[in-house]
Amino acid sequence: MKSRNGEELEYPWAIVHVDGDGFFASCEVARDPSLRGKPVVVGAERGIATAMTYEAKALGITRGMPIAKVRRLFPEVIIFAGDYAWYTEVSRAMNRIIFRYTPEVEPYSIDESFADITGFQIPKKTTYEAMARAMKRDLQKELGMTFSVGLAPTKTLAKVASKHDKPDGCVFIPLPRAKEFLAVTPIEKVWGIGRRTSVKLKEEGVSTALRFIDRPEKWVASRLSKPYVELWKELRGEMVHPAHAGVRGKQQSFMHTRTFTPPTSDRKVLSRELTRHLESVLKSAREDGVAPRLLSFFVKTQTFKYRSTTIKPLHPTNLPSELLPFIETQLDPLLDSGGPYRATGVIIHDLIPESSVASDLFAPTAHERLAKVYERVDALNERYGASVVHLAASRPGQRKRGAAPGPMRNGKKKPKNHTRGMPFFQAER
DNA sequence: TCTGGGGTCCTAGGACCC
DNA sequence: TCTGGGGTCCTAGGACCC
Repeated sequence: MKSRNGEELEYPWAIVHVDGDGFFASCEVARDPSLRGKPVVVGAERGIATAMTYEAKALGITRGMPIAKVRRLFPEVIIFAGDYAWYTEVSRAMNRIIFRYTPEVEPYSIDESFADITGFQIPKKTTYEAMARAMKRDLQKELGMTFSVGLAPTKTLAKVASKHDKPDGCVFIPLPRAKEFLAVTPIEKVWGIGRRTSVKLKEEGVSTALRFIDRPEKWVASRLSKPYVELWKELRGEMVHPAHAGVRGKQQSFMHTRTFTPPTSDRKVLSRELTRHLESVLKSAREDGVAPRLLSFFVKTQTFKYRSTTIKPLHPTNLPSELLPFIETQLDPLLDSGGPYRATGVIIHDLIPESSVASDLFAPTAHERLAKVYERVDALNERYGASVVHLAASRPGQRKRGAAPGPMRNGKKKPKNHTRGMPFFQAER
């Protein structure tokens, strides 16, 4: 029972997944074509390799490898610090190209997008597979890098497709052929099945994606949570998650965190780090026009254990000086394990529009005055570069010129603490 | 894998209410 | 005071993603 053009049964929906190969490294090559064919690695700013060209991969460089090790073992490798503004530009260009084929473009991450081309083969007088091929060709020609493209009836299957022949692949999974592909897809390679769940599934004899979809729905539902049942359906070709175009909903949370070496138990260092994170995360909130109802922060021990706490201020606010006292008072209970600690972080969530905060019933004038102060601070920082002005509590105390900045320091001298009452701002330059 | 940074979504269980 | 049963809201934490 085949429909007239045959394609309806093969692709009840036609979802394309586009994935930039070694994206950050490829962006560097695209900007400087003389790098073509050479091993290029990005990640100098973090100290670990975050992206690499296939020439670098061929040498044996993997994601997460320390940059120092890369330098030592492979002196011929060209290493870059990530230029995320540039990568974002390339990413936008990528989506504009995809948008020529369908308005239903869903950017998933900086280097990946989904596109729903269902139905467009008719007005364009072509086939889905030809459209996917053309999309890939345009992307590569115009952006100067390769892409792995997958076409299938669901997002999850399209991910299987694009991964199947990386790099520079173009793989089609019409529904009748899904089982062939799933038979050779190890369960841990499936999008949404991580280390924990793949171990669990393997214990029950589910080692491939095919074995997974061959289990009854009830079997899955009784062992795993809702997202896995949805995954099961998507792998069977049933659309659960449409590729939705347009504006993604507002961000749900903002986080800022940093690891420092060596680990420390110095309360002053931890407090200063947290203050910086708080400022940075609230700056993002102000840029987005939101204020958090919840503030969490954590310290991470040497053994990667997290100690965290969540605070609910009386009223939501995105002004650092109003939240800083919470961190100061809640930090000590977190440190009872003694440390040392290798990282701290601040997360804000339950974000609400800033406009609904402005009418602060309790202290309208004080809050509004403070909000004005921060407006000026943000403007100054915008004009003169990142964080020229910030809370004094986040300054390294009495740092000597040339001394290791921030957390590297031992923090012998007391940083001045003027955080009680009104904030104390200080210019660094 | 001697392990970076920024996100999303879901669930279990307790508190509280009727 | 003891007894149920059911609903909602909130929070901590798990698992996963790029």
